[in-house]
Amino acid sequence: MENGDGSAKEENLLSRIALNDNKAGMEGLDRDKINRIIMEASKGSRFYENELKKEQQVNQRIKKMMLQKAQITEQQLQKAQTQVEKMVSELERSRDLSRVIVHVDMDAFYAAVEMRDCPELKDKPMAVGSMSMLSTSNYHARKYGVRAAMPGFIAKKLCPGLVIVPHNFDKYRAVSEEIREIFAEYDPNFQPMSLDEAYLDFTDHLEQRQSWPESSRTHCYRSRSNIPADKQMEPQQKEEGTDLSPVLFEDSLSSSEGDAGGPFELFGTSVEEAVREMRFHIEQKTTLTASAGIAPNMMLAKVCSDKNKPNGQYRLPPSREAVMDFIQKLPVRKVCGIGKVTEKLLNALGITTCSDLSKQMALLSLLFSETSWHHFIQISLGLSSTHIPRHEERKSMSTERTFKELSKPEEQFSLCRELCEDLAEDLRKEALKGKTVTLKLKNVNFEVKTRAQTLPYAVATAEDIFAVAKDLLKMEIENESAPPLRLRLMGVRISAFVSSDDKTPTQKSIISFLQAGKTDCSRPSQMMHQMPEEGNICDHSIQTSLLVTDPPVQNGEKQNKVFWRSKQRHTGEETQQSFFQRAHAKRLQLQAAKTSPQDEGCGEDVPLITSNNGAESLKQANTNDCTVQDFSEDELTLLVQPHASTSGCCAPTEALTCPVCFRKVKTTDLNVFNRHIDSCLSDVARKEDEVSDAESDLGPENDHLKSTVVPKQEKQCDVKKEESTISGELESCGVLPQEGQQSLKNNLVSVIKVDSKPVALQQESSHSKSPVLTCPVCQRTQDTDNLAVFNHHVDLCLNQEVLHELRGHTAFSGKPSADSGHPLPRQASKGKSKRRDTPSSPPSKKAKSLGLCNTIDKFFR
DNA sequence: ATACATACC
DNA sequence: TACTGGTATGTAT
Repeated sequence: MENGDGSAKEENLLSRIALNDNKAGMEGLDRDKINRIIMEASKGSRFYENELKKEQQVNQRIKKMMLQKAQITEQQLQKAQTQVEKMVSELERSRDLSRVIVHVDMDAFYAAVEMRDCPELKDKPMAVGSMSMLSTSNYHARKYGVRAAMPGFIAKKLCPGLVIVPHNFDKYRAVSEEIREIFAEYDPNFQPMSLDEAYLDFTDHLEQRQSWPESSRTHCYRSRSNIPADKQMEPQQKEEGTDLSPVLFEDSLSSSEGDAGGPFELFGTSVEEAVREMRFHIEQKTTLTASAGIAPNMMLAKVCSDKNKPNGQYRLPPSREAVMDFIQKLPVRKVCGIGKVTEKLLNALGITTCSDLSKQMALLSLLFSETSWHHFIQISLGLSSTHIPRHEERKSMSTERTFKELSKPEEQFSLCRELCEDLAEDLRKEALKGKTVTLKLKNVNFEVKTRAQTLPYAVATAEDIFAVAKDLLKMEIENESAPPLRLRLMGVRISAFVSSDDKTPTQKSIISFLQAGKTDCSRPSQMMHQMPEEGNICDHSIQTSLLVTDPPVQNGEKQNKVFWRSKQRHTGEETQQSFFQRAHAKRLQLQAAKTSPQDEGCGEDVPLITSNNGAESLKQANTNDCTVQDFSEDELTLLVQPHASTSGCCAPTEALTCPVCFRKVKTTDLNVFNRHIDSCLSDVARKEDEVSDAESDLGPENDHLKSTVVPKQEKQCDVKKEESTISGELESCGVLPQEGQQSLKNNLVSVIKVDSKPVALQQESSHSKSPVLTCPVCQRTQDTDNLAVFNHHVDLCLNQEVLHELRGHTAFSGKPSADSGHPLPRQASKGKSKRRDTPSSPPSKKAKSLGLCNTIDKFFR
């Protein structure tokens, strides 16, 4: 592919806009003419401008690379060369040619399906997609330069007669199912890469095939039994020489020998025959053709499948010689994973083919990252995976939408909510929950931004996702340097899924926290061991996560259930855990040896209090065995437990472990449990003070309580020996007397302490199914009843305050990542570093309403 | 952990 | 008029 070096300059500037003709069916086109039309249609558009910008960035990268190259000494190169050679010989030793890997790829899949079902299209240039974007085109259209990933309106300019057919994904999925059934016959572990493409390992099939009788390898034409009714309605035959028919290519399979000698065809036992047979099945079943590549590994198979496309196959013999020969002239761009940017980088070094690649490996090893040049070296040797990896667990899920300009915050939030709902629905289908929520925005200039936040627990509901996403969005709206934020796309992604074996939430409720010995609910194996019996419990009912740690010195009121977490890094759960492990290491170990009840599913949340006092005490308390920064700066967040309705959906057999006495309390009633802990703490305090009061404040419930305590093997005296330590630690860790602890029963109360001063109280009836919480910083109500989510909202608000102050008072001398003058990154990183810096800045005093609050407020109730 | 870029279909 | 959507991964900070 000699890229017309005459127009090298033009080409250089337009490599990402100009026609990409490295696909099948695009040979011998009038590239110049096509590019002229594409340019004409693109020039001046925002899209084009952005592409130019990106192009410049790539050019910058190239410049940098060339500079680097210029500084490489002969010595360095020599050294690298020996390293490379060493690696080459190692890799060479590991070469495995024993597997037979096949890559199958349907020809112009969507287009072919549409043509099959609408014969009028067969002779026309057509494409599937819309005026905005095409997914694929038929071979007819490709002659005009019309190809996948080209917008329809440009395609129309290239080919005014182009027929654009909208997507019909259901149909494609159905066909995909059909071909996958066939794939499975040759390799039950085949790996689909998309609806129309798959890798298969033919090795086992071939072994068996050798002993198959001819009868098993003889197949009948047009056994259309599996073809759905709508397809049968249309008894099209294999074409009569429609030379341009993209669906039906004249080939051996379709030749009409069937009529004469009987409608049968015998396939041999070789790989080629087996693959030909598979393609035959595909065509018989779907009336669509596929191409295939046969090679000793995946990368080669993929390249091979492209070689004789459409409706062809190519086999690369499993010999080192054949492979190396094949590789030499192969343009690097053909290799999966090398796209237009990498190609351009390599081209700049004079590398276009894989043989160039091997020649320059030493240099490449000095200019590229390790992963990159390792990839390159593999390519240059024609090596890649010889076994097809099992389909891995998905790592993320997202939904995004492009629209006309959207500039009104209300509409942006509204859309954001919609996306979250859609995403939540998708998550539900796969029963997934993730910890990281990412918002993606593309403005009308096609500049893309992503903003992510990772929670200490996994979320799945639209509300919870939205609670995060909307804050991220708000941040972007408010930080937009040239308001309003004018969007053309928004997307929401969720990732960091909890381990698939463990579909329970990672947001450990207090219940799971209290389950003895449990350390990580995202580790399934551990869980399995620890919870051998038991099904899961409730989903929504346990109203709270709480840890009851009423200070011993407290006045009779023992109702306040206080929990703390470190705000920093938002790893509250683990921090809580590790703290208690430190505090009671010995006992925890003992506990851990014992089996605990199963995890508990849900855990609504709890309002929070932040307290600098707590943070400081904690620092003091832990200077020995934990670094200050573990809990640093940030105020601790204290969760106040409302004695809210604990609608009991939990099995009554549950037992919870008291964090004070570490005995199991046979109850799931959190009120009961709280009282137990209260009394434990009171006990401790009393003993500590050596004031042996009578059991004064144990009400009738406590009798009940006592009877539910599961006796432990540990000697009571052992427990007591450590009690003073325990209470001391608890106290110094922010489990302190609280103000405003009066009868919180049946109320949701959140107290925010900023600078040791309670700032805001919010009361809501806990009877309402989804309590509305009001952020004490921004004073806005939050539409989540998940208090952990709420906590994060508050965190964000606090951060933002700081941000605003920084913006207002100082000229924010942030080190905006010294980015080399790219408009977008600079802007983006500014916001980012501000945000990042925030956690270590002292939280500001008082919430003030921000410019957009009213608008947004209105929108959010 | 976050942001952005690249790649593939 | 109009330049996608979904997922994974690499690179850089």
